[in-house]
Amino acid sequence: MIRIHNSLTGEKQPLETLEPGEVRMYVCGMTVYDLIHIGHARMLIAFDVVNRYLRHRGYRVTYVQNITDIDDKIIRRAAEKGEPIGVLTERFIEALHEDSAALGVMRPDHEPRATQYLPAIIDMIGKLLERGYAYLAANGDVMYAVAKFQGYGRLSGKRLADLRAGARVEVDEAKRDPLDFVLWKHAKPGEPAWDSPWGSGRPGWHIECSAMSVALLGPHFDIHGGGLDLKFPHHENEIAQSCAATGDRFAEIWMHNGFVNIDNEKMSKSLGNFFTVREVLGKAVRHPDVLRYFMLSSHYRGPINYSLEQLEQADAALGRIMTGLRDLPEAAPAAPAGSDYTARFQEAMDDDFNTPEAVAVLQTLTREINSARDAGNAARAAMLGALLRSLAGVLGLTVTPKEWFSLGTKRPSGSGASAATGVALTDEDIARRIEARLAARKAKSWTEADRIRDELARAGIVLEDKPGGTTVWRRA
RNA sequence: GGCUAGGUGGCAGAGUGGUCAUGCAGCGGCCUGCAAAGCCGUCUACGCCGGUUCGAUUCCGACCCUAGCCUCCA
Repeated sequence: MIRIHNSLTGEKQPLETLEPGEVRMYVCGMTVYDLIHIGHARMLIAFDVVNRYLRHRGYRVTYVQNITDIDDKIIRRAAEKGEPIGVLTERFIEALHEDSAALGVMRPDHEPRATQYLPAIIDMIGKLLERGYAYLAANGDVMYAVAKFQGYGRLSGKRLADLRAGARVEVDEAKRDPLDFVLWKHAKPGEPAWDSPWGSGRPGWHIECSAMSVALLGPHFDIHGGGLDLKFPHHENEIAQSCAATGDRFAEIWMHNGFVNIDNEKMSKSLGNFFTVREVLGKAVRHPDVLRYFMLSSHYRGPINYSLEQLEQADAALGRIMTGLRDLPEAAPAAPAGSDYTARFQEAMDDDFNTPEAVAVLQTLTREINSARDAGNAARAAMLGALLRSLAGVLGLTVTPKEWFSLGTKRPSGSGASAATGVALTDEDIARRIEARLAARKAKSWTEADRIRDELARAGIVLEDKPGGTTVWRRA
């Protein structure tokens, strides 16, 4: 039984799907006006793991992640760049797909774009007006009347009075209540606009998600997710809109992932202290799975502090698993179902996707493999190796030892392989030196043998002498 | 100010009313020509003060501290 922490109740609840064996999940995706940063990566990876694990547990999952391709920031950015809006968004959608793929994130089943769902959006706004939850403001905008909706504030644990007291924004004249928010913005000169019964204009941000999720998943579905910062007001507003428009329950479970911090401070575009996925993948890690392992090492709901040191620890930890898997047969015998490890892994993941615990199972399994190999039990090592590979795969960790050891650590600090390598050694160069060293060792010329080993070490190549008199190498 | 999460060993980070997280780093040992990798062992951990309890890091209360939200944001 899978239990999931529901932000709506603050408690873990069993996943009782609306349709047997089927999970419908909507996650708020990106506004495409820039490259994605590692905060986005955390969200993508967190819900990718949810997606993968639910499928692993036999559910049919419909995963929807929207793309906001019309919004103030997009319009502003396009104007700055002197680029048509459609060209800008297309460019960053492509970048989003590239970065997601690089991160090993499975594509959602649907990626609705706001601009493709105008009829659904307009339809929902119409319903809200009909039912008295919205009004046409003096300035031509359509606003949502928050006070009309019973239960506003339930998700974020806020009371209307507190919100009004805390409202620091200058009160918009057009609003009847400072908490009211825009459903439809009337067209301004030079901005993209669509026709509607309330004149030409464009949709507000919150209504996009309500309309797209209901259009694709229906008025009542299983899971709605997103970053913690969307809890209020975005998700609160979505609930108010969707429930009011459809009269149904909307999402049953709300999931929120925690932030990526830099120096214990939230990383965000507005603070300017962010790292893009591209720069991290390109410079800070030898393989994207290092970043994934780092994310998996802490629970998705908590904060995570990003630093090069943390990445290095993740590299070392994942490297340990790779070392354990090394030299095991690729086509391994099927692992017996229901082993202790499988049970522990499933127990951890069933408990609100406890990936740190699941990763600990992977590490324990690694030690068992090493012990079996040390004891000369190759069959057991191979069998456990197959199990380890399959469990790691469920978490989306798919790098193979072969790839891993051919890559080598990226150490931006400079002391490591990439900095040390003046000349790139080919595999043949390395093999030739290893031959020479083996000959020297045979002749017990330890000085010469060690000289060759040191030389290779300076080029970032680490040698390991195996019991049978053979030597293998890897990049540090 | 209101609301919400947290404070675990050198670092990161799970978890539990009374035996083990896990990884990195350190130390000792085995293995090795020496290493590397691996294995075994090891290191006064649970913010502070009370309370409940035979027993609390784990439950309850107060306090201190940190982060987030209350304004666009994964």
